[in-house]
Formats: sequence, structure tokens, C-alpha cells
Amino acid sequence: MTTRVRDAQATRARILKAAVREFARHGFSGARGERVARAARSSERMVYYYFASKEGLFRAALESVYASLRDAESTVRLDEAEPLEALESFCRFVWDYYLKHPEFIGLVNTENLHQARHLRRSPQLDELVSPVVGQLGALLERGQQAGVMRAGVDPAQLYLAIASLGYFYLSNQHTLSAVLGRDLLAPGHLQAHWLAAVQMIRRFVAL
Amino acid sequence: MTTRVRDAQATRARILKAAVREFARHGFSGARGERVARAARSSERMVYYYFASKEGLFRAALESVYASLRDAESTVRLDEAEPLEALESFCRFVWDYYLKHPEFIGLVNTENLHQARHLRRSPQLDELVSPVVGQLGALLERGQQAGVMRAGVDPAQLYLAIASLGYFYLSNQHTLSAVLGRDLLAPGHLQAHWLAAVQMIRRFVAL
Amino acid sequence: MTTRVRDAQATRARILKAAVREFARHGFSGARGERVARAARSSERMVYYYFASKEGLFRAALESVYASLRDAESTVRLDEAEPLEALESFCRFVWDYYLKHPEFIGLVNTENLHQARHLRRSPQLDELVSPVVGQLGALLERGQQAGVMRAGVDPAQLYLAIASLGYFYLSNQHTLSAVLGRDLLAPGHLQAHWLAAVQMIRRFVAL
Amino acid sequence: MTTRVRDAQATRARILKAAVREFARHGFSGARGERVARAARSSERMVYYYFASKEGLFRAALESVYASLRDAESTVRLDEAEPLEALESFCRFVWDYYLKHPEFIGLVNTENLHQARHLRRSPQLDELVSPVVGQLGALLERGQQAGVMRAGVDPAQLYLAIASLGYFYLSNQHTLSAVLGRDLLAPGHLQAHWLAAVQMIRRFVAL
DNA sequence: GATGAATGAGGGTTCATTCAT
DNA sequence: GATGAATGAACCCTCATTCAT
Repeated sequence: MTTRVRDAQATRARILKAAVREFARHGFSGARGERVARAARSSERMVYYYFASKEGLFRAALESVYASLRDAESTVRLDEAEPLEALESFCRFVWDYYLKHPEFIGLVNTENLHQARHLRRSPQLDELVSPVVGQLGALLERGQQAGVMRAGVDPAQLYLAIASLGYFYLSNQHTLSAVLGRDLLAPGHLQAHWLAAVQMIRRFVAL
Repeated sequence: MTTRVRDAQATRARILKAAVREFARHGFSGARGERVARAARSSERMVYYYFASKEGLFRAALESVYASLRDAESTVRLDEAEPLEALESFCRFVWDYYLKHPEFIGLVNTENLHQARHLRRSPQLDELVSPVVGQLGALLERGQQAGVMRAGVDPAQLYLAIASLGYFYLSNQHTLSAVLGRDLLAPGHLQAHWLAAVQMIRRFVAL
Repeated sequence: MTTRVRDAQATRARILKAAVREFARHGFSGARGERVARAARSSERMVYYYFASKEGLFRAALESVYASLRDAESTVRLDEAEPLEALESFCRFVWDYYLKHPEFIGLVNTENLHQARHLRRSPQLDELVSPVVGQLGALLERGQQAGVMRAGVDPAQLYLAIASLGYFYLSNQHTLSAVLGRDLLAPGHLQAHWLAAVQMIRRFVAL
Repeated sequence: MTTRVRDAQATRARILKAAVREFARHGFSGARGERVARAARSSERMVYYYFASKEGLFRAALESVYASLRDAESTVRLDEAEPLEALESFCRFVWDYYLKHPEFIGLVNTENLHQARHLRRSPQLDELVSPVVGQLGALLERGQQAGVMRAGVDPAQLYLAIASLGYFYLSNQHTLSAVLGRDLLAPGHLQAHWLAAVQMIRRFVAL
């Protein structure tokens, strides 16, 4: 009994994981149920058994990547290190997450192509929203009181700026690499970009 | 005869325009030849007549949006106004272009999903690259000499930063609006974002 | 224990009743096990538990509607009233039964589509045949002796004629209503039809 | 060119003919696109090319059998022979049509299962309605004036009665044969039935 | 006796493309 | 140069049913 349930959950999890990859790589329309089934070492039938439709599978995949990001963000502590250090750590964390989780970028881009249709309808939407913006606000407050950050910075805008600098660079790495004629993911270029980006964020909140 | 040729070119142009919209809205796999044909008031057969395949049509659409951006950027003058003013104008120009041309964002995102496969193979690639990064370099030089900009800023990185702050915000407007619970395209929020972004860019190049 | 058995039988009965409706409404191929299960407030699995297969369920449903008709017909008395009155009463009874039991018509039509495959194989076939034809024969005899009916009327043919006039009208009510441009089930039209039909039957057996 | 067009029409016609058979034999849900394609010596793809969907194919099949009946009925002359003779001829014609065109009965039954959904939506509905009821009215008039038919017979009801007696017998031949224990289509029984039916109709309109 | 989990086979339909003038 | 007719290959999905306790 327990074994079967565990198997069932394992199969479901394998399918979901494969779906995340498939949708991230090929978008919604380009995703193939058969590839998902094969990658999950299961059958196309099971995909429909657990997720009812291609759309249902996509919704689950999308929720899954948002939940993973939120879980990862929930481990971040912004209240311990010195404010500017904490801010830099957070930037590095966010960018590293994007770098290590291309499936997040792929799924979010796909969802934007669909005008966030699935996300808006998700009953889990509230749970998926990360509390990290609030923590950034507290950090800005602390930095101000420590005399190392200026007043008047909107935490949400700060978050967007940090996200922008990492997301855009990685999401568009292929066209940018082609157009600029250099491999943006080569360690040297990546380092240089993070350095410039950190500097930008620091200067943005500096006095 | 001339009329016929002009008609032929006009048909081709209508198909191309319709294809740009279609690919931008639905991605490559989601795009439908029939919708392109209908929107162009032509037939599916004509699409193949002029562009040989769906891939050929996408390539042409992609080249078309890059060419349009390059043409627009070629009208920009960065050597006339006071350096910091010129920089801000350029930011506003770029962001306004993204705002007014969602099809550019849509096609570029789609091309990145495909790892820039089409762009890399395009024989027109060099022609599509905008000379604007060079102009930004000259502007930085001028700003330095005028004593209002610091040394050591990579023009390409500056360009990426400007692009990031506009592109990310617009490309991800739907998911961000859903997650943050506010309409990012509402005039107030848009203004506030551009303001913060300009400030960020200015502080980045400032002494 | 008794309760459990009664519950089991109740579940079986609910499934059977739901199946009768489902097959009558959608035919054999169009019937859905899931709808039967839901309508019976049971599970698809239980349907198979009690009836083994879709075909088994259909057979049971078919036998059930024939048994119901036979039970209803068994209450009819043709030997009491004045012969022509009794005949008219019988017509009214048959037609009223068809009217009130559309599921009978639906299942019988479906079974005919399948060339009575299930009925012919039913071991209960003999039990399902109504003794009403025999009673009609006796009635004809009585009418003859009373000098109000002619000789030479085949009771089976009389039965078929009565059935025809009701069954055809109700079974084909939808196409006929569409073609004739009037609602055949509207009280006025229904009354008029029964009246004409009764007259037809009376004139058929009259001297 | 002409050849191709003829081929195209021939293919379409073969598919339609095969569809009529398939739907008549198996109902809507039971009908298989693949069987239609095979019987028409064509491909399943062509079925969709010409008829867009299973529903479109059914609609076309249904309209086709109604059109065939109307065409056949349009050849009938009710104004030449002696009134009662003409009426009997008409009965024989109708019943013979049902007998020779089981696909008509099959499709009409299927359409009634679907509550005439397709027929009601058919833009050709008016064209499909046979003018034969009007002709029956004229015949009744003529019979009256000739002093061989009574007044007060509704031509539509007469038509329904004639149709009932043939349609019911043939449509339900399989269940009736099983229940009555005799083959209703055996020449002897068929003859006897037509005889009784003609008598019934004659007596119905007689003085 | 009763039931949740799983599934092979095939269903209708669409897609991008080619044929044949 | 331009176009109507035709199509092979998949695609998403559903159905009736069985497995395994």
C-alpha cells in the first residue's frame, strides 16, 4: 500500500519534472506529450491520468517552478550580514538561481507569451508569491539607519532591477551572443556582467 | 506589369507583416499558417510560394524586426545634446521602442527559445547588428572629457543594462503583474519605473 | 449484514437505472461509463463489478426495460369492458406507456441498430415476451361474437399496428417536428394524433 | 482540369456514400472515420478535407438521405390513377422505399437520438421537406368528389399513418422478430403485413 | 465484497507541406 | 507567376477495461 502510493507519487513527480523541462525547452505548443512520457519513463496515458490535459500539465509545471523559487528564496537571510554585503549576497543568489534553473526562465517566458493566463487562474497564486520583497524593504530600512543606504528606494523596484539584470542577460543569451559576437555564458563575460550589475545595484541604493 | 510586380511585393509584405504578429503572439510552434494567410488577405499557398517553409517565414520575420530596430536606432543622435541628457534620451528611446513594438520582444523571446538557431544562420546577421554600441562608447568618452561620467564603463554593458531594465519589465509584464498584484502597464507604474531606471543608469555612469 | 446486502442491491439498482437512461439517451457507443457511475452516485469500478462489461450492462438495461413493459402490460384487463371500449383502452395504455417511458423507445431503437444481437442471446427472452398478443386474440374473438368486430384479423398484426402508430410518432418526434414545422408533442397535436389513431384501429377491426 | 474536378467530386461522392452506410449501421458515436475512408477507397484525411469534422460528415449524410427521399417522392404521381388505387400505390411506394433504403431509417433514427439537432440547424431544411403531403391533400379532395373517400381526413395524419406502418415494422424488425419468434422480413410475412396495412389505410379514408 | 491505481489501443482532428497544373 | 487540390504524419485525448490488493 505504502509502496504503491510512493510509486504513484514518484511517477507523478517524474512526469512533472519531465514536463518542466519539456515546456521550458519547447514552449507550450512545441512541447510533446510523448517526449514527456518517455523522459519520465512512463506512458502518455499516465500524463493524462495525473494531469488531465496538456494545459493541466503546464499549469502544474508552472506552479512547480514558482514554488521552487519561493522555497529557495525562503532560505535567504537578509538580516544578518552588513546591509550592503547582504544586498550583494541577495543579488548573487538571485542570479545564480536563474543561471542554475533555466527551466524557470523558459516557463516564465512561455507563460508571458500566454499573457499569464494560467498563473492568474491559479488558486495557489498567493502562496507562490515570495515574501522576499518585504525582506528587501527591511534591509533598505536597516541600511538607511546604518547610514549606508539612501531613503526613497522602493523595494519592489529594487527587486525588479535585480531580477532584470540577471534574467534579461540569461534569457536572451543566445540572440545577444549572436549579435554581440561573443559567448555571454563564457566565465569571463559572466563574471564581468555580475560585477557591473552588482555595482549598478550598489550605486542605486547608495547615498 | 509594374502594377503586378508592385502587387506581388505588396502581397509578400502583407504576409511578412502578418507573420511577425503571428510569431510574436504565438511563438514558432503556436503560429498557424492559416492565420497568417487570413490576416494577410492571401492564401496559405502564397505563404509557401514566397517563403518556402514555416522556418523560412520565421527567419524573414525575425530579420524584419531586427532590421526595423536597427533602422530606428540609426536615427538616434548621441553626439549633440549634453552627455547625461543624451544618455537619458537614449534610454527613453530604447524603452519606448520596446513598448511600441511588442512584436520585437515576442520574436526575440521565441528566437531565444530556439537558441538563436535562425539568427546565427542568417547571412544578414552583420547588417542587423546596430552600430549603437559604438555610439554609446563615444558618448561615454565625451561624458568623461566633460567631467560628468566616470572612466571604466564598458559600452556594451551599459547597453545591456539599459536594455535589461526596459525589456524585462515589458516582456514579463503579465507574470509580474499577476504576482505583484498590480498592472505594470498602468501609466503611473510605468512612469515610476522609467524614472527609477533612468536614475539607475545615471548613477551607474556617474563619477 | 442485511443492511449491507440491501445497500449492495440498491447500488446495483441505481447503476442499472442510470444505465437505462444513459443508453436510451446516447445509444450504445455514445454511452459513457463515467456518466453512468456519476448518475448512480457510485464508481466506474462498481459498474464493472456488477455488470462485467459495457455489453453486460447494456444487456441488463435492455432486459430491464422489456421486463418493465411486460409487468405493466400484465396489469391490463381486456376481458372486462365492452370489446371496442377495451380495445381503445388498450391503445391508450400502450401509447401512454411509450410516452411516459422514452427510455423504452431509446433502448429498443439502439438494440435494433445492433440487429437485436443482445436480445437474441438473452436467456430471459421467453420471459420477456408479453402474453398480451394472446389476450388481443381473445378480445377479437369476443368482439366477433358480440357482432362488433370482423373475422380474419391477425392479433399480432393488430398489435403491430397499435404499436406502430404510437412508437413511430414518438420515436421520430424530433425529425418530424423539424420537417413538418410543428411541435408534435404539443398537447393539441398529440390529442389529435391519438384520436385519428384510435379511429384507424377501430375501423380496422370493424365489420 | 475537368478530369480532376470530376475526380474530386467523385471522391467526395464516394466518401459521402460510405458515410451514409457507416452512420446508418453504427449510429453517430459508433461510426468510425477509418471505416468510412476505407470503404470510400480514400483516406481519413480526405474526409476532413471535404467535410471538416465528423459532425459535418453526418450532417451531409443526413441531408443526402433526405434529398434522396424527396427526389424519389417527386417522381410520384397521385393525380392520374383512380383515387383509391393511387393511394395504395403511394403506400406501396413509401414502404418499398423504406425497404430498399435501410440507410434512411438508420440515419433518421440516429438523428432522432440526437433530437434532430443537425436537421434543425440545416439551412437546407426547407428544400428537404417533401411536397408530398400537399399532393396527398389533393388526392383526398379528389377521392371525396369521386364519392370514394370521406371528408375530414388530415393529409399530414394520413401521411404519418402510412409512414408509421412501414417504418416501425422495418426499423424494429430485429427486436420484433426476436420477440415474436418469426422472421418479419420473410416474403410471406412481409406480404401479409403490407396487405393488412393497405387495408388499414383504405378503411381509414373510406366513407 | 469492495476499490484506488493504472493502462493499451485507438479516436477524431490538425499541421505543415507537396502535387499538378 | 500563381493557385486549388490533396495528403502523410502526428498530436492531444478518451474509452473500456484490468491490476492488485
